[in-house]
Amino acid sequence: MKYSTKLSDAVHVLAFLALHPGAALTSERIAESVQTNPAYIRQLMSALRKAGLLASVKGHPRAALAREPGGISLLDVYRAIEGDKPILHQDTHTNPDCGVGVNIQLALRDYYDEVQRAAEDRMSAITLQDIIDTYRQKAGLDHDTEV
Amino acid sequence: MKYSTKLSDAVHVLAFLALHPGAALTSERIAESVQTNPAYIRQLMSALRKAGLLASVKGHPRAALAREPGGISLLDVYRAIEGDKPILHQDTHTNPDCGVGVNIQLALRDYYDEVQRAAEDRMSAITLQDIIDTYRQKAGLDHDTEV
DNA sequence: TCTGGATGTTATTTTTATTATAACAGCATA
DNA sequence: TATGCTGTTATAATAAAAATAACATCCAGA
Repeated sequence: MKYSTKLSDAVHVLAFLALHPGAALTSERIAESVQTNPAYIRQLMSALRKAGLLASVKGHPRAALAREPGGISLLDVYRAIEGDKPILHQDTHTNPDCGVGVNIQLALRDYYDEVQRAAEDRMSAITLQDIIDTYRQKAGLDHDTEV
Repeated sequence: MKYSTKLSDAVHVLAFLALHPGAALTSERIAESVQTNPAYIRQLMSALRKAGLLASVKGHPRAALAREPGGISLLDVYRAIEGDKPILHQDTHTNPDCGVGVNIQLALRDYYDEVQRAAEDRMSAITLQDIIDTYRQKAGLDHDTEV
């Protein structure tokens, strides 16, 4: 398959909204920045809305963050976009008649859960505000400069 | 795409070897347990060999761990199999003419690196021995029972 | 009140990473 | 030196994601 870049793109969308408060950003306009198509952007926004991270009005370019950027963690976005998709994947097609295969996969699950938890703990400590702050540094802007 | 199960399958192979010391395990025999084809198993073993985790003799079913199970971490296997493939993927196709898109992705890289490090730290603390021990528990076997 | 630009959603096609499979040269033991 | 298996490469099939298309719906403004 392709690698999923939905998390990155969703953060992109949220940051874009945060950086242009009040602007009438259409899905088309955002799609230009992400270099994709408007329908994909709307799909991402739909998931973000369902997770309570974004508010919008049907038919009008009025999407806005539903919370402060400091109150939206990377884990919130991950959950909104990827649900409970794990970062490591077990092989669920091993031979059921081979006890070794079955139980090795069972054992692996415990350890994969640990890795998942470690990754999620870190993600929960990173907020959209952090990302925006770093963005401003990278872009060479003062903290309060409007884009 | 499909989700990669190579890490799981590689651990499966290593555990299988550890659980059957001295047995003449052909790639065909291992493939039965993983329920896949022998060539795929040999590909995994090739990567493990190049990483110094497994020793084998060409033409003969004599593969064996190159280290004690306690000296092989999940991160070792991940590196052997997936190289430096990250667990989260950036969108590298954003619009280069849009400074926002470019710099958001730059900012994201820093944070994705943090998440990667958290996951890898955890993986480095999990050894094949741990997985085998848990396997034995799951299988309801005493610690020293031969499979 | 009706028109139009945009959204929200679903369905289909295209792309791409992964796994499956095939093929075969080369090795080392019997 | 014949044989069974490995190590490797190349190709096909599978599956997840992104791209795209299509359309009903909303509502602000003319």
